Amino acid sequence: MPELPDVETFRRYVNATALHQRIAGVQVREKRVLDGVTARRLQHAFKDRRFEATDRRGKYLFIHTDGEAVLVLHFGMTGSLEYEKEREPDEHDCVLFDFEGGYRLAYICQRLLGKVTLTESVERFTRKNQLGPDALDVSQDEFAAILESSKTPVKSCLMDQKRIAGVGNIYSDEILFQSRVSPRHRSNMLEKNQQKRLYRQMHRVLTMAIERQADPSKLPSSWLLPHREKGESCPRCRGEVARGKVGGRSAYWCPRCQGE
DNA sequence: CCCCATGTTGTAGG
DNA sequence: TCCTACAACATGGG
Repeated sequence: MPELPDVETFRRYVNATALHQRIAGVQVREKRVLDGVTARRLQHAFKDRRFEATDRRGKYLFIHTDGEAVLVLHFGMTGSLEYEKEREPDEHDCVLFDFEGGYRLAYICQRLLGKVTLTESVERFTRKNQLGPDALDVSQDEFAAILESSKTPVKSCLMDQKRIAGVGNIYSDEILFQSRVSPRHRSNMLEKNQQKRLYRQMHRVLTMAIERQADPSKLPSSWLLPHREKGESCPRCRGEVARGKVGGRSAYWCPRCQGE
């Protein structure tokens, strides 16, 4: 799930549900998702506080409170959030925020590849982790400069969180498909018009996915993602979808539309 | 047993 | 310094 559109959907979900209520308690049921913070410190930071506002940078969700600490959530490959009254803890619930009144926000992470931590500010966190500009925030000129600064395959460049924050394996395939650029094309060898298409499509794909709450079943069938399987037929030319390794990750693309 | 999976980090080598 | 490949983390599905 969790690339930029998913995390943005979680952010809006938190805004719509979990703000402005006193936190009666914090339960850490799985310590392995804590990153450089103890369960005790989390409890101390959030008990009797209220979540007041949210922020997102790339795949990271930040939740501000009426206190000093900012909660940082990363979702790994299988993380999610659920807000529910009298929620019975599920086996994959890792951290629970209990609000007065009986509602509960659960941070769920099956594979434990996500991270929960604290920071004093979004600025400080993004600097420390060298996060690049958010994919929905970057300017066209900045984006072009990023592409030109790297000899790596363009797919790897799009997915490099230090260069551009928010795009992962799934959505990079869609952006490349919509732009008709091969995932293996060297980032610094793109023509100006290819750079432009990538910029435009990155924005379009991510915002359309957000509008659909990042729900794969709601994505247009004209997109690659519903056909992202080896041997499926390309929704554009009916050619065969290829699968290959790019930068250590599986890439799916249409060689006829996008090139080898 | 094998392979695969929406992510990140660390190591080794060219 | 930059880039690539690979393993590790942990869990589950086919």
